[in-house]
Amino acid sequence: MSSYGAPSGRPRLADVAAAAGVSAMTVSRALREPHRLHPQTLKQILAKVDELGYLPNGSARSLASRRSRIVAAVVPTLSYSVYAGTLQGLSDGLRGAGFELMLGDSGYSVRNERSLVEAFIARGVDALVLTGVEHDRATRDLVVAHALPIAEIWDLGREPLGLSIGFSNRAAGRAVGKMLAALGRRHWGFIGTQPAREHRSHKRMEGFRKAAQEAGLRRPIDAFVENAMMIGEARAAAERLLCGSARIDAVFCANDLLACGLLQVAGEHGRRVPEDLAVVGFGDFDIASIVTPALTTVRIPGYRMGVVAAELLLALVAGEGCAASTVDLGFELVRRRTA
Amino acid sequence: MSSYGAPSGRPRLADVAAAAGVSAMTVSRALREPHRLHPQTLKQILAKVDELGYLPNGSARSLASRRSRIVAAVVPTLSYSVYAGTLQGLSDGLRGAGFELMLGDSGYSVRNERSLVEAFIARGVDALVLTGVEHDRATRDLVVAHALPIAEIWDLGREPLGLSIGFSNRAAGRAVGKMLAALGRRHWGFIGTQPAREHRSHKRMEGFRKAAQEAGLRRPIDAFVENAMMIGEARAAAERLLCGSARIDAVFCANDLLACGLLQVAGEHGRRVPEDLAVVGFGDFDIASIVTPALTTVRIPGYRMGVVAAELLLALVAGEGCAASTVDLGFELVRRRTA
DNA sequence: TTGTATGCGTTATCAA
DNA sequence: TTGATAACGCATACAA
Repeated sequence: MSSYGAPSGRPRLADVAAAAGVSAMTVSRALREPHRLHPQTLKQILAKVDELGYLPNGSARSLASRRSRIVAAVVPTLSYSVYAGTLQGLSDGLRGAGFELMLGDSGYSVRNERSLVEAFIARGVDALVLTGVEHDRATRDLVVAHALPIAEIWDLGREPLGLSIGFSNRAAGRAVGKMLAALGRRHWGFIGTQPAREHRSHKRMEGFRKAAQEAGLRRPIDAFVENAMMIGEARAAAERLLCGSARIDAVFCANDLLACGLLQVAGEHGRRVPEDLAVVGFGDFDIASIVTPALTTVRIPGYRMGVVAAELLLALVAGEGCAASTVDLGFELVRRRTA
Repeated sequence: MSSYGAPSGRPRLADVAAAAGVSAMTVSRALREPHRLHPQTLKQILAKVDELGYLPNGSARSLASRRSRIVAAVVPTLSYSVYAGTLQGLSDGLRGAGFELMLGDSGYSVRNERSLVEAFIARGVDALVLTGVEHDRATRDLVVAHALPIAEIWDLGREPLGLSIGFSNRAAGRAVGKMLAALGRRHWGFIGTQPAREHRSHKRMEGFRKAAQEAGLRRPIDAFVENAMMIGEARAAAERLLCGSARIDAVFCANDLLACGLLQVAGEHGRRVPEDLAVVGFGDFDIASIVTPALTTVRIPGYRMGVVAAELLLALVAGEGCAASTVDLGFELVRRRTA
């Protein structure tokens, strides 16, 4: 049939080539390896590129080169600010390298994560970022089978799929415990997400429990919430905890919002913070420094994790760097007024 | 040369076809229009797909079909929670439709926005979401030239590029002013981002000014910040405002974080809120209901904007729906304790 | 309901 | 330094 004319409407490599009086291949090089062209040729070509408003077709590029220049990331949720810093880090780390960011949220479900990973692999993404170290078996298999450069962030695990860039949630929980023990607190409580739902929250709890044990204290009393970002649930959990055991003198909350809920409820119950009750949050959200009294919490390297993941993955994709390595970015206890 | 064997390593349509004893085209159909196949054939093919772990090559699909099934979005920033709800809305709206989300942040710069749009068009995205209605001339041209389905969100403008899905920032500012006027406040202040940097904050200010004028009041006194999400800057601006004019009895802040900074500073200055000073924020962040006194603010449809944008764009891409329409999702004054 | 021929727009490879 | 040719893996259009 061969009805001549650009079927897609927009100019192709061949159009630029014709306009510049060179072959398509030369235009292709002008865009990717300009230094290898004769300056004069290059100049003419770029002029035509500009004139025609030519934009290379990413699909054709990916198909021919088998590289998409896309990095995909899966985070548990896009709502709230929890992973916002990390996303910004990824975006910043990718910027300038000519890579695009493809994004999906798993809703804290490994099954959703798996289907996202599947979709991303089908899209031919060059690298993948996953949150946490707990994945579906199928997810692991997919990543391995496709030899996909991958970074797991926001936690550290025993058997990384590739790069591991984060901090130890368990160590963080333990550090909080140690601090409370040093402060002489002896009756601890914990507010966090249902263990089954959120592995990282759970690990903070485990670390906290371990610290209790090490300090010779009884196991902290738990209060769980469904959604750790709903202030209403936070308050309800706080009520349960405070009503359930009047002796509690210290509570570790798996995030700062939970801690703020507790702060409110404690006030309503006439419990002074930190005198009667020490409160420690997690995440160092904006609210932490704003509430009264200012919240003692754990600061984590959200932005850094994104940047480092992007940089290391880019190196991997470029053939530099090593496929497996663990980067512990640590965490930081931020002492304010509540503990 | 034609060295036989899958050059990419992974199974292709042809491999599945061979395994199932049908043509490649039939396998292709099995994946996209299963209902058009003989159930028996379909079943065999899907079995082989599963067995081989076949995943279609997205680049090849896009190249052949000229559709990428990717929607791209540009937001001003990924940090903080401001656009988090919107991103979640987009993600939710796209989920299930088999579309992926590609994301970029402009850093509040129209130039960055333009280069992102360029990159997205080169990637062949099927639709585009932009934040706000102020864009580079080149951005508008690109979108128009490529007839790209587009939605502008988080504001409403006079000449939409396509879909317009948001609320009137000006009307919101005005509504706040009207409320304060009704409360008998007569000396107003405003804290927000430098006008040149953030159009939407600026429009809220304009609406607020207009309300002052309509109420026969003097123009509100301004205090600007560079970064509206830094509590330090918020406090500094609040200091300036409060020290500069002792008569101020009401302040509208372009976001809730700014309002929280003001709350702190007001307290330190011994100004009672709301008795001496009414404070109104914007955005209804988590902090709004947590601070003391709880913040009166403006709630905006962040999540809804994302969902609706996704849905309408998907309809457009599918050939349904109309390319241009404005959806005013409105805003809501949330009266708490500070005004 | 299934298959055949062809093209999507680019890059890898090799040659000049 | 530049060009010719052949994939890349799939879907469109049409035929059977």
